[in-house]
Amino acid sequence: MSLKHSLLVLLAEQSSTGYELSQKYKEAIGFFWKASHQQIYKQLKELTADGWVTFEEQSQQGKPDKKKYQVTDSGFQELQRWLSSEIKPAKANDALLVMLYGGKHVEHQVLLQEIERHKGLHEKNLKKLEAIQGLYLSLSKAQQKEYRLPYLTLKRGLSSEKAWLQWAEEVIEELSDAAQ
Amino acid sequence: MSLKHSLLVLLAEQSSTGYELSQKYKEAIGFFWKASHQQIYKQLKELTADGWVTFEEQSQQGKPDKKKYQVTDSGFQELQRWLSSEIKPAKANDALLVMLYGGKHVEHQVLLQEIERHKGLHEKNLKKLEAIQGLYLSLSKAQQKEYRLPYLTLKRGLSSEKAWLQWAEEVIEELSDAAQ
DNA sequence: CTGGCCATGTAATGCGTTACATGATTAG
DNA sequence: CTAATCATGTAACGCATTACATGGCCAG
Repeated sequence: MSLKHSLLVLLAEQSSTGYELSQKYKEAIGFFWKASHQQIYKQLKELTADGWVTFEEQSQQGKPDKKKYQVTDSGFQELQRWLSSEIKPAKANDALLVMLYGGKHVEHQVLLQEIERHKGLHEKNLKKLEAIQGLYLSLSKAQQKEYRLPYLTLKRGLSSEKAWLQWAEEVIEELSDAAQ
Repeated sequence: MSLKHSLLVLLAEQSSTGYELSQKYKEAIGFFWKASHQQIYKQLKELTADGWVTFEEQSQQGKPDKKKYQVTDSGFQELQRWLSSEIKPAKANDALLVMLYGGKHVEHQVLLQEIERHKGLHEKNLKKLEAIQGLYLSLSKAQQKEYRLPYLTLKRGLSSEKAWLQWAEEVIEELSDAAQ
């Protein structure tokens, strides 16, 4: 399991509330790890029970209390243990490819449409990542050095989105040509 | 859910037993969809209850009976419906990138080792896919045309493994240079 | 006055993994 | 003798998704 560990990674970077964490799962690390707010709140509870994080409540008027979570010493140890362990390769369950694989049972037009739709989504993702890259490149050398590792993950995102789009071009050409 | 639909796709191609299907999840479509035999047997039961597949039992001496599954008319309709529906983009939960993102809490050497290990796995995958590509390219034009769509999914595998390896090269260089 | 953001959750259901179980045959 | 392949499953647990619930504040 690594949802817990991804939470530890984010909390080690900066103490946060559940809500703030769920934002990060959409932005900073969204392209390589997804988690809903429901999952996050549940796991934060378990992490607390494990003794790997603690929280301070900050009461707010009107709104419910904020809980600011932070990593404990034993949580930090656990994080280091995990970082030094063997990581399982990501499991890819890609329904779009299942569709293409079995695509002969529908018209090419149907496949094309769906691929075009996904292409739109991937283009949007790529733009987002490029924007983050722009921010990174505008930092000072010292700051760039600090964020070197997160930047490497960003590069993975850029590379994978670009490769996807290139492949999609090929597919679209192939399916359009070979009109059935 | 698409495990059921990926089963329908495979069964529409060819009637098979649960065991044969689990082999295909390791070979033919293994890089974009994974499923354990336990899951497969469970889903086959449900697919039968749904009326989307049926099976014929073939008794064998010594071994337990084989159940050869095939898609029913209503299963075929369901497949076509699914193929024409909106497919959710794949969800990426990639623990290796989480590790890299939070990698400053361990030594570079530890990160490098794990990335090298994954590089080995990806190289192996790439070779497998290239072997399948070799087979495809040795087919007659007519046969190539028949397997055009599965071939497009294979190309996705090739493209994505190559992009991964290229990225890994960059990462390894970066982490080796910036020795801490 | 509508929708989005802030902020936190519970409950039910569905999907996936791990462990366990059985038993024959074949290759090294 | 050991491990792999063929062949099928059950049970327990863990992880993820969907639906539901609450409620204030702010911008258009």
